[in-house]
Amino acid sequence: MKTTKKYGKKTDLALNLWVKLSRAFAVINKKATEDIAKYGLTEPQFCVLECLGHLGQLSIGELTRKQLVSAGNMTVVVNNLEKEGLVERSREPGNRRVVKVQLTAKGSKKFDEIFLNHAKYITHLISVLTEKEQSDLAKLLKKLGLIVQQLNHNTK
Amino acid sequence: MKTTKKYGKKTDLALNLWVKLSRAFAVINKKATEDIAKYGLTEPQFCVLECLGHLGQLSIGELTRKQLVSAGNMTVVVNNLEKEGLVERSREPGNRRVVKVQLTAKGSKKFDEIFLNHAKYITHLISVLTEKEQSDLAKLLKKLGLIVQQLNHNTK
DNA sequence: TAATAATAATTGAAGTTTATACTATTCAAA
DNA sequence: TTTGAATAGTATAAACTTCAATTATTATTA
Repeated sequence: MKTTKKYGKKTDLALNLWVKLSRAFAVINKKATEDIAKYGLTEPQFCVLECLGHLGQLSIGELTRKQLVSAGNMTVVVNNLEKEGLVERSREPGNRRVVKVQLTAKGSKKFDEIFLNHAKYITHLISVLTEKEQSDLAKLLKKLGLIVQQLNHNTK
Repeated sequence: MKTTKKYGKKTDLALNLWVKLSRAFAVINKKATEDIAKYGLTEPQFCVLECLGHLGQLSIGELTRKQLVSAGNMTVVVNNLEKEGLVERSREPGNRRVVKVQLTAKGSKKFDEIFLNHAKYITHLISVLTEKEQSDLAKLLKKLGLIVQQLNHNTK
């Protein structure tokens, strides 16, 4: 195990955490994406189905905010889901700028078929940690994510 | 705070961790990518420069394994860095299938200019956690990443 | 009310990403 | 030693991703 201090203790500690966080995410995300691919979906497509399946009708803007993604990107992903007949668009009556997206019957069926299986698969992966480790880890990650998100964009 | 048990305790615990992990990664990665963009680089381009800057000459294959990325992808990223004159390719004399990639003088200069500043920025973000929290978190993430990576691909 | 600004989504260009297929080189074995 | 398998990297197609520019709609304000 490398313990060399290269940039000072504080920096090394933080960089090490960032490396471990990136790595853990990448490893699990890769397997999760492979699992989703078995159902004929890409990972971002699955995320949209999951959002709509759990929360119902959402606008493009709401989807982008939930997934930290650009609007242009969401338009493309929704286009591809629409081609497959899994979701459909409709204009909001009160504000015609807004496009609402919702599952079709086919999309709803697909969501039901996939979600539980995928959840079991993720649970299987994560269960390499004890329940206490899982809740400790989740607590720390929640704190990290929330505070960093609130940091001022322009603070360097 | 939602505490509804929807899919059973074990599954809810694991899914919650996966959500928090994805979120924390996404939030920090977004800011890190924005920081890197200030230097005229994309995030994967920066990763390649960082690897080469710290480890010296590496093959395409070594780079893909370090970054959990496909070889086709690495070819493209290295192509783009080569266009900018930041890296250069050379064939390995002993095994002419292997392409070694290394920083040019320009790339090395860029690496020196960028890395410390970016490291300071990441440290600034991560420092919303105490040092103890950082080391606890890093330890758990390391365990999670390592064990999941070793899981058999075909185990479902 | 008419001009201007703000908001929501889309489009287009450039880059990233994967999977698959392909080329070149090396290794293994009949 | 020649055939066949394995390895390293590249080319291609389809999808994702961002940013910047554009269109349509709504809100503001002079």
